[in-house]
Amino acid sequence: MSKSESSDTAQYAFDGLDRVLHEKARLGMLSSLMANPQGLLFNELKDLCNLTDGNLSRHMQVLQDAGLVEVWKGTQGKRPQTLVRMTEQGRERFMRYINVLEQIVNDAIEASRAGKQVPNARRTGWDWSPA
Amino acid sequence: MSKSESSDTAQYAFDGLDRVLHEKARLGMLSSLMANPQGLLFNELKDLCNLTDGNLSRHMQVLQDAGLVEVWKGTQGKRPQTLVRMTEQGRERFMRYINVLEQIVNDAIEASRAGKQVPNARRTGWDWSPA
DNA sequence: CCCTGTACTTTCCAACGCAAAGCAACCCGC
DNA sequence: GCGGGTTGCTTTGCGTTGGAAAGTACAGGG
Repeated sequence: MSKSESSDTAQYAFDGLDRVLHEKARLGMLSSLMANPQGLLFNELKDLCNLTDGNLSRHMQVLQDAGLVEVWKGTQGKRPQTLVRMTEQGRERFMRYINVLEQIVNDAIEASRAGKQVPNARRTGWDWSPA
Repeated sequence: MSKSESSDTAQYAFDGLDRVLHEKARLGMLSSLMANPQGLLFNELKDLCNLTDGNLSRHMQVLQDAGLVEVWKGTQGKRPQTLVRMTEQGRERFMRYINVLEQIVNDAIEASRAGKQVPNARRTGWDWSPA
């Protein structure tokens, strides 16, 4: 079996793509919270991200455990309400992630521009067959 | 349980984030292949994305089944070699995905600029306690 | 009282990613 | 010419995860 020479040659390994952040639902939540730094209520967030209750609850916990958001349990009268906000660390990590995304996007656009018309050439001196 | 009003209010649902594409390893593979439209050999791709053999094999199949890449089995002398290329559909879907990413990135940068200094204000008329 | 609604939490299961093991063909030394 | 190593992948097995559904808790309303 072959060895991996780490990121020396691996320019497309995308090490910066943090698993916790790189996830549809969570990315949506964090984006919402970045746009609403004062925090969002459980149901506001749920609607913004189009998540089910259970789903949101689950992902919220993940983000909280990771220290990316802070969760406040509150009441008005006696109705419980949960408020979520980004932490400072959350902001930082999110922006770091976004920077990686930006890089990927730029590279992709660059690549797609560069490789517009590709010849049908496979490698010569080989016999290829599909699939 | 609450209903989801679809994407009317759900501006952060990120429906465009195709699951097949939105995945570290696969995103890396596709980026590599976009940058090398003539195709890449199994091991070239493996090194570029810093993947193990098994891993690459698995993800390649997923991408192939999704119609995003085409796979050519070939030989030189008698050594087998696998060549992978983007399909036209692959290119399209990838760029669509990248456009969504771009949007997310721009929104995030915008949001982070806008919400620089946030007051510590929670919602008034409530009693909050952490976690 | 009970029943409906709100506000979440927990449970369960299928799908997925990843590492390790497996397989097949070739090449080399002796 | 046949064992052992190498190359080039594939397959298997397992631990983790995301998501739907079910569950809990409490608060009005009839």
